[in-house]
Amino acid sequence: MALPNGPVTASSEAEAVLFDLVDVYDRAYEAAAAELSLSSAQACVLGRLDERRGMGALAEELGCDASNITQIVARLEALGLVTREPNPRDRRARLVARTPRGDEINHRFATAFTFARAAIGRLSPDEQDQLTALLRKALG
Amino acid sequence: MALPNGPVTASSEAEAVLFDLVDVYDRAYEAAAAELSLSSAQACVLGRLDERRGMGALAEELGCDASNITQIVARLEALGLVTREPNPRDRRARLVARTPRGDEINHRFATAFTFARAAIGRLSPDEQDQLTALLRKALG
DNA sequence: ATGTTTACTTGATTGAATCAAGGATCATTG
DNA sequence: CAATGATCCTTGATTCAATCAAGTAAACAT
Repeated sequence: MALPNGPVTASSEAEAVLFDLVDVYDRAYEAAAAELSLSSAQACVLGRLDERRGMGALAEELGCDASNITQIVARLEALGLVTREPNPRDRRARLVARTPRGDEINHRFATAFTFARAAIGRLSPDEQDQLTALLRKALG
Repeated sequence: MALPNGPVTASSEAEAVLFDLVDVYDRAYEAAAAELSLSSAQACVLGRLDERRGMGALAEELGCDASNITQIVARLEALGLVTREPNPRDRRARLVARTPRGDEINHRFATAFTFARAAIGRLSPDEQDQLTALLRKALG
């Protein structure tokens, strides 16, 4: 379990609740991944493969080094959740795709990670809209 | 930079914004720590030492193994940001405290991590209260 | 054809995290 | 008070994430 990112000293109640939210969210994500014997990083990559794509595209989207993706995908491949096919259009590149088992595990992960759905679900539709608007504004 | 914890496929707009918020938050936290050549974990531990406390208390609060804290505190100590004094009341235990330099770095970190403050600051006081109430309800 | 960029891999290193095991001290209790 | 057990922390081993530097191979450009 990763250490929480805050709370440092919150200068307002809103900030404190925000700290809390992020902490609970991150822990829930990691716990859901752990249920399927995945790390957060593995669950993350697996979740981005609804369509097959190249290593570079993954690295860019996830904001990390390509060699990091190589590593994570290699582990997913070893677990039989992903394949690395050669790209017929460019033999330097490789296309990563989920296997059927990868699809299943990914689906089970999405089911296991209930936190966000549950949190939103505690709000009425009106409140959900309010929250969306407030967070958008807060994000700038 | 840690990989983002989501977005998996969001089933509502509110969920998607939530994903975004957590992602941006986490990245901002790590970036602020990196400005001071700290890892997230180091910044986190350093931030919890407004009062000196034992290793075990830190581990429990942060929800991790004691040996993880040993490691992180050892690095903070090597950086001169923290001391491990013997506890006069219990010679098994050690009290961790920030050094003056640790105080300064921690303060600079709190200053560098502007994200939460800034986000909240984009909202009017009324909106801040609404957000607090909504997030509390969502957290259950 | 040559040189450059692109896509990815490899190897090395650092740090976080967890687990198993151990030493030292405290606390209990027979 | 001595033996037992619990508590606090450390050590060692292992796994994974992340980054960097360097390398290979293929595409591209002139």
